[in-house]
Amino acid sequence: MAAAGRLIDRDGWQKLTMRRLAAEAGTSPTTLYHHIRDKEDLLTRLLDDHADSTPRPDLPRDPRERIAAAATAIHDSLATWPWIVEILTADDLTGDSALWMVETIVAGAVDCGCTPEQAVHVYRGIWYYTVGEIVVRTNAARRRAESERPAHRDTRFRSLDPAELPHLAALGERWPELTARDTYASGLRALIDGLLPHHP
Amino acid sequence: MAAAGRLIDRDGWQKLTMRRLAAEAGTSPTTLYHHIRDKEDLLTRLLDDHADSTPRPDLPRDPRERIAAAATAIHDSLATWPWIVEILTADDLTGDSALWMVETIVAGAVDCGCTPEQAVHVYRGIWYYTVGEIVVRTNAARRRAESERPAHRDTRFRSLDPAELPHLAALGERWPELTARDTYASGLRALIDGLLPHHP
DNA sequence: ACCTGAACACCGTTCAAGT
DNA sequence: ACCTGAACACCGTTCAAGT
Repeated sequence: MAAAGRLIDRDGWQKLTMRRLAAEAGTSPTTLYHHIRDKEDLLTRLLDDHADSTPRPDLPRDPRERIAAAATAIHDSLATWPWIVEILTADDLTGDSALWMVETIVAGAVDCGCTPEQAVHVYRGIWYYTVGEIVVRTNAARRRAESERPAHRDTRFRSLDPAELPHLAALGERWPELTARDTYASGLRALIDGLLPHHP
Repeated sequence: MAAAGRLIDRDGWQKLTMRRLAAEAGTSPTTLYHHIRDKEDLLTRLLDDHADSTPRPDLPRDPRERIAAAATAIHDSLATWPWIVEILTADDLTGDSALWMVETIVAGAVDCGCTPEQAVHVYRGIWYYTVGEIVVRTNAARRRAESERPAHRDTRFRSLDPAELPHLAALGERWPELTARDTYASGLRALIDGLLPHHP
């Protein structure tokens, strides 16, 4: 597992192959299959290890704040190892080690007046939002890093038809700047506000 | 492109390789490279084709409803071809053909009293939520289909420590049922409510 | 038990050579 | 212009054979 972590940090997750991992660990590819079932098993274990290694944050007393803190902790943990996105799409997170986040959010929602059913709904909305933010932002970053040509997407907004897409055309060249901003936290706040029962 | 579509629909997106595609199209793999740059180029074009093929829905007059309708249309379009998730993680949507959705949401947000900056923020929140929902739900479905063993995740909730995870333990075996529900629409509504300026 | 070399059945992509 | 066979540099995984 340590060799796999080194390999990913050094060469990127795309370079993590059974053959390279064997070389990094100083053994033969076939030997690996005595310790793991297959490659997906390896990725799942890496994901769980990473989740276990991130400390649980101090949780505020207010339930709304507690929900936000739990979601943010998981989000930030995922964001530090962006290659996890590739595993997220192959295997769900919410391995045992991340269950505290689920518990915290569900509990906070119940404290805010949700039924258990509604609380699960709140958790799911937050989880969708979080996964989506990571997936989209990671891919945007990767594409920016890979392409020498200046993004193709960033330049496209300068040549839009104002008749058909008036607001986008008006935004024009401000688009890259606006979409580069980190809005996870404020979007999360809005989502929580919308999902929880409204203040009396 | 038609051959690629047939191949995916028949054998699944994992089976879409340059060699198989060439066989399906009755030509040689090398010939393909005269018509596309590389495999990512092929996937991008498939994505754009699919987005173009989905009709634009009738849009309600109320701006909030309009935002919800645009997001739902894109969401449903993605949901009909779940393999797109794999491309979404390799390449952003928001190809030209989907820009109408961006325009609709941004315009609706402005009509609700947002500044252009806030309107972009609204769009991004909705996009994150939508991508996340598709990614998570598609993978859950795939895993259910692949594994003969009964999901491992669904059974885990029956043996949780009530001392550490009281709410999850209490939910217990209702978890699979609750998470199987389609809550995209109501979560979207909550997100929009939270993101837009509040009613006076 | 633990490890391995050889092999199987594949990949995406390139490139010189053909029509 | 359009197409191709052969080849390159890889994959994940299996399996009989070794210690």
